[in-house]
Amino acid sequence: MEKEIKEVLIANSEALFGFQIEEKLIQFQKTRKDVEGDLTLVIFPFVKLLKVSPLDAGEKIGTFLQDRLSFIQEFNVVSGFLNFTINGSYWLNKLKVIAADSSFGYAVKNSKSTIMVEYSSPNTNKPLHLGHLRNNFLGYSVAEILKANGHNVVKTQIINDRGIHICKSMLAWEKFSPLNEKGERETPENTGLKGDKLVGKYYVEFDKQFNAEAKSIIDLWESGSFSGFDDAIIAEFNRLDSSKEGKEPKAITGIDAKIKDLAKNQTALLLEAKQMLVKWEGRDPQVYLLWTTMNGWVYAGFESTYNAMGVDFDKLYYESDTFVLGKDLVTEGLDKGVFFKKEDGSVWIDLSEDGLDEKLVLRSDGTAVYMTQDVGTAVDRFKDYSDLDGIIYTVGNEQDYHFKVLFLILDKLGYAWAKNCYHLSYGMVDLPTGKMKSREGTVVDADDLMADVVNSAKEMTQERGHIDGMTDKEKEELFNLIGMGGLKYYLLKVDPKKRMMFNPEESIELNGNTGPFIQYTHARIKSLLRKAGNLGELKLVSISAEEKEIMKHLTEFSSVVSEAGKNHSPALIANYTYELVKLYNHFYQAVPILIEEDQELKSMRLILSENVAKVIYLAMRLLGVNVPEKM
RNA sequence: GGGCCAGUAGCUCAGCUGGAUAGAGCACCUCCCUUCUAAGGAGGCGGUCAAAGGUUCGAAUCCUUUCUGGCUCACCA
Repeated sequence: MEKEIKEVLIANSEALFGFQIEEKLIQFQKTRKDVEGDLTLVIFPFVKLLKVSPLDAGEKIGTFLQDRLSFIQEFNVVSGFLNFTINGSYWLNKLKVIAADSSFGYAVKNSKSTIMVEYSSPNTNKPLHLGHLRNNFLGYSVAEILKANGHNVVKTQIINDRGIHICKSMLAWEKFSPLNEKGERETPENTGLKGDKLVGKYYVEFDKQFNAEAKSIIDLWESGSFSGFDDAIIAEFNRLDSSKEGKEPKAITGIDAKIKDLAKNQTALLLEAKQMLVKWEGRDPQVYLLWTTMNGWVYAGFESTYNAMGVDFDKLYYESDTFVLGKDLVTEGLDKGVFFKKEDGSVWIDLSEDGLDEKLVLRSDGTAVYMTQDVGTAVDRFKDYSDLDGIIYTVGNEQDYHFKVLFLILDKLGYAWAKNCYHLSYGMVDLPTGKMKSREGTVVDADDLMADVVNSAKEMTQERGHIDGMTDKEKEELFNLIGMGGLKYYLLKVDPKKRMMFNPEESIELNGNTGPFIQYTHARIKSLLRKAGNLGELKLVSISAEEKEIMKHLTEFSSVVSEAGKNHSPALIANYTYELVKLYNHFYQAVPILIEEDQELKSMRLILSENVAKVIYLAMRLLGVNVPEKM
């Protein structure tokens, strides 16, 4: 209807204003709640053109439009705002259109380009935590939203399965795992531990032993015993140690950290880990077997976590496969003059013209850095998928700078698709107790959290739900659906870009702006529909203010889906749905449905309810949240 | 120090392509289950939109400066 009004105004602007107007002068907004009307045209922009008062301008435009557009029932002008009231039949027609479309709001499948969405991308040494939950839910949801916008989507992740850190947990397992009565080291099978948890345990163990060893080295040094250490190291220690003299406590802490790093580099443990990495790169059979085995444990563990999360991937990339990629591209870039080589042989890109620094793309020893790999992986992906149009990287905002550089490099290398790469940068998840830090043990484990949330959904549902007659399996599914729905909604309802506070108590809340609140409304509508049986036909009846509000809101769903796609924001979907549910609950309370005697009115209300349930379902699906028939 | 991001009610967040008297939820205080699921609804309390300037008919929204918090600026990933 905005479109029609706009067309009429533009087509008749000579007659109305005396000259051709620009489209951007025509600004619509929602009518304020306390003002009569459904749609508002801002008339300040026209006041100057017409050289009359806002009131007269509004009256003139309003009358003109009402004469030509039948859906305008009436209008009023209040202080520079022209408010139109739209016919009830217009809204009923809209409802009819919505009712006829089982995937209302979604664009035609695969009608648009192919986009790859990368998310999760964990480190195989650490079990998934709360931050990964935000990442996974976000990535999955954005992928679903893009699909709903007609894109073909490839969901992917890159698994960080190589490097010195992997060798650390492998080494710790070999050295420190106790043996059972059969003489075997700990495995997921013989301990019952989840694979990722077991490996994570040894990563932590490495760190513990490593720090202890570094500490004893420092103690040695401080007691003046330096035998067995390199002269250069000793000199460096003495330099650092003496530089502490007369410094502020803060500066001393910094120097102590440097000393610690120095000592860490002298530990036998780190040396062994480094040797292991060399062996791994040389494909030493023993090391490789150990690596494959332990990674297998981790993947099995992650798999079960992903299942619980309800996320999946179409294609996996492993760093062990991709880390050598990109080196050729660096050579190419050197030839093109995009990169330059320093005396020591390291290769750099100068981004000072773009307001950034020089950035390393290849080490002096010729090995790849993170950036090299990312350039290579991106190019590789476009080779893997010939119709690929762009990549969305779901990665925390601490890597904003990295992605800015990555996209610039890709652009300078001449890849036209670089402009379609997007860093879906999201904020950290904070706890009421402060930041999550693995060292301080304040990390919230993903598996634990999901179990907690499902468990509390179970308690609350048993207390007040309508679950009589359900099988145990159905009940479990329901508890899971409510718990996970609550958690996902909680993490997705805030703007992805923003840092958010995770309050464990709030996350299992059922009232207010929560997943279960929305699910409850859906269940309630479904119950209503079951009792109603045949809904009847949608006839031309007069509609109440409550009903009209809902119909208005329903019609907006498609543009919300489109906005959510453009902004990569599930939060828009969440807020829209919350608004819809509030409107419906208000209506439900105020208007009788099943007991309405007028059959045509009853049918209209039932069909309206049915379509609210449908849009709730369609919207929540975009967040990866399921909705129940009963709860 | 340079760059990026944020600051809205006691708390958690919407609103930010400039528009009418800044909205929700939680918390706190009243009401409403002889109508369909009360995990609901109606109402109340609560704001110098960090601060100061500027642009504009109009600023939470745009610009400048300041303050506060976070992230980042590795031959780590």
